[in-house]
Amino acid sequence: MTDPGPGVALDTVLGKAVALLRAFRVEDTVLPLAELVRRTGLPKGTAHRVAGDLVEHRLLDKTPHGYRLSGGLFELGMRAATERTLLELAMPFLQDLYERTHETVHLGVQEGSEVVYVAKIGGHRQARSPSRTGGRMPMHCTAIGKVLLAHAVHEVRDDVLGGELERRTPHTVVAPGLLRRQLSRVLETGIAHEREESTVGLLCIAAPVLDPDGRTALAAISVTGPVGRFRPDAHETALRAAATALASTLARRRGGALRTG
Amino acid sequence: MTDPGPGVALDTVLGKAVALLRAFRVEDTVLPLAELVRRTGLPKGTAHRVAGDLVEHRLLDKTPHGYRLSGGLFELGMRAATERTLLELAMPFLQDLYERTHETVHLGVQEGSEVVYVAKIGGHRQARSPSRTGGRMPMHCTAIGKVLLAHAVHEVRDDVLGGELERRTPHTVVAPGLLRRQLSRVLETGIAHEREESTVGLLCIAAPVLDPDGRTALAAISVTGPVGRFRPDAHETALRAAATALASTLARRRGGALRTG
DNA sequence: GACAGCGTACCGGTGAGTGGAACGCCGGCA
DNA sequence: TGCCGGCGTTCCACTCACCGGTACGCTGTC
Repeated sequence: MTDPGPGVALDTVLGKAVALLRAFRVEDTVLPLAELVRRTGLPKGTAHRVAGDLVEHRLLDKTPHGYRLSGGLFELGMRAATERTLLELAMPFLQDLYERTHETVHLGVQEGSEVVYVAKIGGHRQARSPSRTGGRMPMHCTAIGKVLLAHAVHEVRDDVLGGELERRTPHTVVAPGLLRRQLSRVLETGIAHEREESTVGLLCIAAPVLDPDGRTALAAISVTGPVGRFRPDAHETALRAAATALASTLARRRGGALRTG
Repeated sequence: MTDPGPGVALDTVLGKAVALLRAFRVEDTVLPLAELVRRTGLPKGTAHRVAGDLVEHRLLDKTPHGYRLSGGLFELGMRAATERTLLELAMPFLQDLYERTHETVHLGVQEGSEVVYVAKIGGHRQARSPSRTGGRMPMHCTAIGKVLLAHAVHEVRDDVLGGELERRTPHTVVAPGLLRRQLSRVLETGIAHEREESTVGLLCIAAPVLDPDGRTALAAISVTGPVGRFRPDAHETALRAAATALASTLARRRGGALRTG
């Protein structure tokens, strides 16, 4: 069901088109036709034609070296109501937080059993982190993920805790019991920690942006920095302030739908 | 040619799908099926089915009140190489600029004969501006637009200057001659001004992010603030610094393609 | 100079997609 | 209460858009 598998129904035109678009990973810039064929499994001729159609519709750009996701797609993506509303309302708070900490600040939401980063802001001295705006990360090894997981519905929590907890670094928590205990503490303290669990050399703390009901988390905010200079405790207050302030702003502007429910 | 018209070839499945997605304007959050039918001109049954397919492919969300652009589209859009690379490399400079000015900061690129905003960052006190990340604005009445227009190829410049210069406010420059003179000054000074030309009550200055060749502008950065407290001259230095610093960063990391050329 | 990998183009068969029509549901209005 | 317009949904037989195997020309590389 939730398993997207490698290919999503290639028997329909739309499926092929989406497969071509999704063939692009976050780190890709330009993919030649042959690579698209390899990744999607589409027949060469078909891929060629559909890609051409996508170019006409401004979803792909054609370059001498292959295809590239087009700016039209960027525009379209920025119209996604949930993410854009969240982003616009959150930006001032993220700015404040960045100014106070001068460390990388993230805003993330839960999507399925993973985290999607809606915003990432940082300066020149930012720690080298693998996260990207619009990118995904597992929940069990990131501070934002733990916060969201702690507040998630039982179904998702059990799903993640029951599934494989991928070891990303020597410090990744892969024991379900330990992780469950950490999640309990997150609910008590309102703060989640990550200590080199997704990337060696990186520390992170996160706080939830709670729904007015106080149980479900609409999003989470985090501050990340490198081992050595980064003192998590020093930023807790600012982080909490940002998260709760954003929460009450969201509660006020409850006009736009921020969740499917 | 560059006129997309209202509908883009509804005779193909892909065309219909794209039409449905593009039916969403920046300010829309949820659109009922009937509204989609109205905007696209598709037969009701068809719209229903295609929208359903789009939901399956995670490009649309279905809510009790209608359809909404899905988070999957946000993720996809953020993979658009040009915009994302630019955004990631620019963010630290935009942060610096914001910290120094505490006014709204924009990053924009030229797309056709319009401006597309790739980033917009601001704090709580930000001026109420109509711009949105991922949104479009005309070139003739915005500071970023004027900068890009001044450096654009003759074709585009003549196209814009020859076309209708929409009057957005009483201050909008709608005389081609005057505008052309302003553009010349932009080339001389390296700074473009906007004085309530797109929105009453708003001032803005912008500077180009130049290609190493020094002629074409890859993007533009601007600082915006409200009439009254906003002193354009006070921010010129910081703005120039940000723009040139970003330019040399881009020149260095010339790996990824930032233009079709 | 043979070859492998790529992008491109062609084209007849066919089944996925089409869209008109009809249904049931609601909420507004008289 | 009963009518009516607008909406979302479902159905189905026709047909034309799409499919993908095949073939071509181009480029680098052994």
